[in-house]
Amino acid sequence: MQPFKQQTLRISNSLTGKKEVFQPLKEGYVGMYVCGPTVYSNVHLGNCRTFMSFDMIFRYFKHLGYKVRYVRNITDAGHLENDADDGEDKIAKKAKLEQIEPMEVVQRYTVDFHETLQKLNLLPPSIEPTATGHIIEQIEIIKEILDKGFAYQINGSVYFDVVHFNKTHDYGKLSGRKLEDMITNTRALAAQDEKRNPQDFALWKKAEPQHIMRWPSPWGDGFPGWHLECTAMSTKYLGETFDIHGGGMDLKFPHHECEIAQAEASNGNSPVNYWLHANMLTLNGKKMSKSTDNNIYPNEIFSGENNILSKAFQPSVVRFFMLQAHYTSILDLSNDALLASEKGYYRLMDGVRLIGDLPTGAITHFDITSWQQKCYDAMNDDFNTPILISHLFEGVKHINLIKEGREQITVEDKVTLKTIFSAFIFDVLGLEDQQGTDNDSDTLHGVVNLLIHLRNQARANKDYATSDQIRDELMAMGIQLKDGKDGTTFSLN
RNA sequence: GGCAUCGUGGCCGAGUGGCUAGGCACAGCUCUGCAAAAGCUUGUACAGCGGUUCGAAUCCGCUCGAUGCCUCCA
Repeated sequence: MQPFKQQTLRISNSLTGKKEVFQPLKEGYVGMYVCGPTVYSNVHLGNCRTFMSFDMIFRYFKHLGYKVRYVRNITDAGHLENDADDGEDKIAKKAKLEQIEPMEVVQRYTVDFHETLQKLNLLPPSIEPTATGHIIEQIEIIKEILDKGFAYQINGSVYFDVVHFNKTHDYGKLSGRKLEDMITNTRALAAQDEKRNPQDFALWKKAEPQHIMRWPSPWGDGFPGWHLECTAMSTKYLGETFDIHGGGMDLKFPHHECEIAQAEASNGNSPVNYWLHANMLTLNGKKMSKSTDNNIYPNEIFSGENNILSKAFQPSVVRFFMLQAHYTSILDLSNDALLASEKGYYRLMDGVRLIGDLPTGAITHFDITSWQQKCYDAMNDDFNTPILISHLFEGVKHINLIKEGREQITVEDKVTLKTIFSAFIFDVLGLEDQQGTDNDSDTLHGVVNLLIHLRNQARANKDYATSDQIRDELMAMGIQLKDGKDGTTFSLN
């Protein structure tokens, strides 16, 4: 099945600043690269939002029937803390602090990264390459850039010559900056004597004797510049030009700008057709960041062990909360917002669970085909998950009406409804029904159903003291009874 | 200082020239032994000021405020 032939997908391209119809280089195939994390500490929730946004995009492409090669790297080579010569790389710094090998740091936090993303139900990418595994490829690109005259070598380091590059190319086209402005407005930074211009960036840095992560190169022992690894790995696995490059908004400049420059300088091709940027997650109105203290770790949300939120929230609730905002908008995390999302999430999941037991009738009271297309239209409009979710709630409303016997649905439409719900909620949005998934849920269901039976007997005998006691005490345990036309059901909150 | 983004009803959050998502909260009603759940109904909100237009939350200008990038960051 190739639904993409029926759907016209439009996506926001940061390079042009416009929404454009998505045209892959090769029909039916999508190549997508997303800048992954630097693994020097636990992944924080802001990181997760970005990767979740692209996970949702990955999932939608797959749902549309595309064959997607999704590459997301792991940055495991340490990069400089700052531009000064005494700058330390983050991984080495952490290694020194914890008295372990840099690669132990990398391993530990790579595992944490994978575990956390798995809890949030992110699919693994097709390829997850590491920077240290592609040193040779990076060196080859530096050679090409040097050959083309867009870089210069000095004291065992190699720098990209931005000013020279800008004479024949457009440095700043992605971020909307002009080199002249940058030159005029450069802040005074210490110790940049090696570079011809402050705008130049490192392709290769000479390793000082105390620097642990180092590799041999034609220019001596050193390590690659930060921007280079993405160019090397995206080119290797997706080609010199590929469909989509994604990442957080904060990488737009300079990181992605430099990637464009490196690719154009080395092979002459503009590397990416569609640049996608996911916006920031803020906490208390400020950007979440590892380098400041303004952050919360996913596990602290799942466990409730934090002093920001009033209770613990399931990963799926967090995911749902994030998907209720558009990926290009700034989203602010707060306790109230999370509580509101949690309730909505449960309502949605209750609706999904009800579909199977819905009675069927002679007609369907709503136009399921046009409703389905509305769901697609939402996603086709730059992956508008908030709108999709609003349509899903429309669906839930109909489900509840059918359940109460106020509307009807035909047998065929019921099957369609279930298929659409399942496709969008579980496949595209990647939500999980995390209620009642315990191993003992069969036992639990039996017990609760017994209590429901006893309560209804008490009610029939007008023994309301007993019936209310059963109801209220179950409620206190997080089991909510729901009296409907055809008997009582329950849900676990 | 430069560049960029944003400011939507009690809260969160879509929309982006006329037909004004959705969730949560609140109120009324239906249902109920009472509730809860579910359904129905109600909210004319778009920072401020000026302009363009038959018509603007949506376009333009200014002001104010917030945030991001300009240095490692998703």
